[in-house]
Amino acid sequence: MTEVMDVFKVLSDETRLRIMILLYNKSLCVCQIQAVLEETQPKISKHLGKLRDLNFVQSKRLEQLMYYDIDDSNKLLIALLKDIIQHLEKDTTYKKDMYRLEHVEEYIQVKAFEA
Amino acid sequence: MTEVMDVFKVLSDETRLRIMILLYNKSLCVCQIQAVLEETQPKISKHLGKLRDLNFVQSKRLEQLMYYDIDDSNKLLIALLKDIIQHLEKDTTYKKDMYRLEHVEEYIQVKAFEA
DNA sequence: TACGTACATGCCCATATGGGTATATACGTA
DNA sequence: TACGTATATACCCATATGGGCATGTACGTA
Repeated sequence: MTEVMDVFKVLSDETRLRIMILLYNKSLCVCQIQAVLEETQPKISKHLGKLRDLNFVQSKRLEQLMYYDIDDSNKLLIALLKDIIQHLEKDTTYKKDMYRLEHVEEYIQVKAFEA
Repeated sequence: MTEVMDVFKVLSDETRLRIMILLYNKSLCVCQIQAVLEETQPKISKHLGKLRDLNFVQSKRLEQLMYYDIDDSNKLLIALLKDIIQHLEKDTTYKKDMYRLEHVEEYIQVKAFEA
């Protein structure tokens, strides 16, 4: 029962919910998540830390970038996210996030170009 | 998005989660819920109050007893509860609750008999 | 009307939670 | 080694949350 509650506690925070939805779509590094959600870096990192502690996500470093992805072994989590996303199809925040997510590859490239 | 988070916030508390699982099975009055969960009456009532405020449950009075049942119109809630219950099949707390729920009819009858 | 049972609510407190700012750490590059 | 970028963490604070205990309210019955 604790396991179920942990999943719900995690998804009951808007920032974490949005992060999990992003990672449900694709693996992302911290600065990409930060860019898509338009939130501060410590805020994103702290939530990712919680998600990692609970084994909802995994992280791997690629040079300077720390990439996160969903731990697919948590079947309940995956099932719930599927339900949620289906339910959010017309949600403004969700749609904006998805739009920025589509263009996130450009984000890192632009930063590299500007540098 | 707030709607989704509200559902998750509600289900992230063990007492509320257990109440919702009970009500997913059948309509119950407060003292029955109290008996099945083996919790204090104010604790149950306060959580039911929150659930009612969010329109996750409805209440109707039958003489002295206040019966609660799930608001079926919340499709997300129902979908999530289905996922959860499927996931909890082997959970100790869940199984005990279900056992007491099966015998809860006897509970009120016994009380009436004793009185 | 007085009393008992069922239920709701108010008050109080301990604890958890989330976010901000500052700082530390890791890694690549000059 | 010095510096810049990416990320993690520590510290602090405001607020939210959950539960206990006491009390209020609603309804039925004597």
